[in-house]
Amino acid sequence: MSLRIVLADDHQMFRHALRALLAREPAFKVVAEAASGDEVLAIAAAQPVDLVCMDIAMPGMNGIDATRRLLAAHPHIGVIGLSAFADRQFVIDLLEAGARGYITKAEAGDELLRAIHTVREGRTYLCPDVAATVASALLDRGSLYAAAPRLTERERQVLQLIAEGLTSMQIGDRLHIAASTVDVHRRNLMRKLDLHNVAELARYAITQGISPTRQALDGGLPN
Amino acid sequence: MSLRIVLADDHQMFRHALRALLAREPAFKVVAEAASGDEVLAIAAAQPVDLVCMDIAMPGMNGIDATRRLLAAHPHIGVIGLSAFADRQFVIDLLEAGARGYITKAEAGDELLRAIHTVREGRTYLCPDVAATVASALLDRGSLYAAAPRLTERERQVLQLIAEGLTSMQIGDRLHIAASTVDVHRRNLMRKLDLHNVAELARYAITQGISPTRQALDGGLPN
DNA sequence: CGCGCTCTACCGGTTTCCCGGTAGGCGAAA
DNA sequence: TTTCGCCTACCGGGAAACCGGTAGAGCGCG
Repeated sequence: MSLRIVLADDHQMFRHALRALLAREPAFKVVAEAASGDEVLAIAAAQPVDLVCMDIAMPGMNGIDATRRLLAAHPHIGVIGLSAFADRQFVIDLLEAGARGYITKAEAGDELLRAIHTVREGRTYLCPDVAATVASALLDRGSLYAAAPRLTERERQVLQLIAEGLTSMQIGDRLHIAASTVDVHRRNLMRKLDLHNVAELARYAITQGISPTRQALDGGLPN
Repeated sequence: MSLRIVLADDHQMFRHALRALLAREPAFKVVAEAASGDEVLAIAAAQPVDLVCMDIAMPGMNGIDATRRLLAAHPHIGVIGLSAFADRQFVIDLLEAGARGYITKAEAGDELLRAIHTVREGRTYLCPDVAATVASALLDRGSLYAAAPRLTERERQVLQLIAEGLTSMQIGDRLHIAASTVDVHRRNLMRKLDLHNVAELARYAITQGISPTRQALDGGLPN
């Protein structure tokens, strides 16, 4: 029985290329592709899935929130995080969300195949960069500067949408909450992160890898 | 005779995946991979190359400068730009540099195969998004070259400081000009770039490399 | 059961942004 | 020399951000 895999990344070309890469392993079958976290959830609700290769930075619902929700509904699914960077906080957040693998895109393609095999066997796979990050996080535990401020799921969602240039009202519409509530989240974000305007929040979101660097095409987004 | 292709992208995984994708076409042979513009030039100097799939955003020498230098030394090589964005400035710069194709990563993998076939035949291939961008540039000012929203030195300075989270007044103090003048620069930036708030400006500045955010991987630095 | 945290929501006030103008100085190019 | 682009500077108004509160509902935990 082949492993039913879902590829989640906002770049269709990357998905297609990954699909070609995974096709080398007859035991792997890519059954669906998703361009956002919402699509991942919809796919998992509609068909059986064994494993998801999940990009962290996606427009709409990001990979961390998607992982948390996905595993809440389907605990048996294996999740492998895929990101351009190995930022400590988001590695930790993703692992806490229940992912069992994390690879950076700087790694070789074979690394992904190895990770899938490992996760399929029920074990956890981290690429070297990420392993170093996790190790240093463990060593730092209890140190003075230890914890970078942890963000709640809601705060991360709001942060991402702020970084995409949406106003509080637009974010409220998107998340189905009042603009005033978005305002509170934004203020809490700024307090936690010691940042004081949306430009700094946008920078933070991008450098932390929670926001895709730039999704918008020249003509503008349909949102 | 198969087409000798070089893949240039800073993500090894993407290169490997693309390689798998291109392997479907027996007429294509990926003869080398590069992680930066410098590597592309070194490869082209060492072995015969017919076509380069060139990512725009690469550390060190970017894809646009690499294209310009590559074609100066090897005018016969076909270059296809590959980018996550369809920003007008990117497209125009790359085409001016001599590239004969441009695709965004949001496109399907087949799009890349089509582009390679087209460029191989000596023609130019632009994916729909990019074609629309070029068309709008033509419609806007009647001239491709005139349409480029080139930023002035002052505008670049202001953009960078906006992206760093400074207010107009703070920027004015820093540059020794009135806040109202900074305001004008900000509005001109937004008009030129078709962006409408500081968050989007920050994103743009970061992706353009104007704002220094490209921190190295988190190798365990006590942040 | 309180306790703490999160998410929700609103109030009021100040600052900054955002968008539309106008306009003068200045240097380079036509 | 006239025109053009750039930098400078201001006015006015509406929108959004920013900062300080208060407060109820839900939930997990000791």
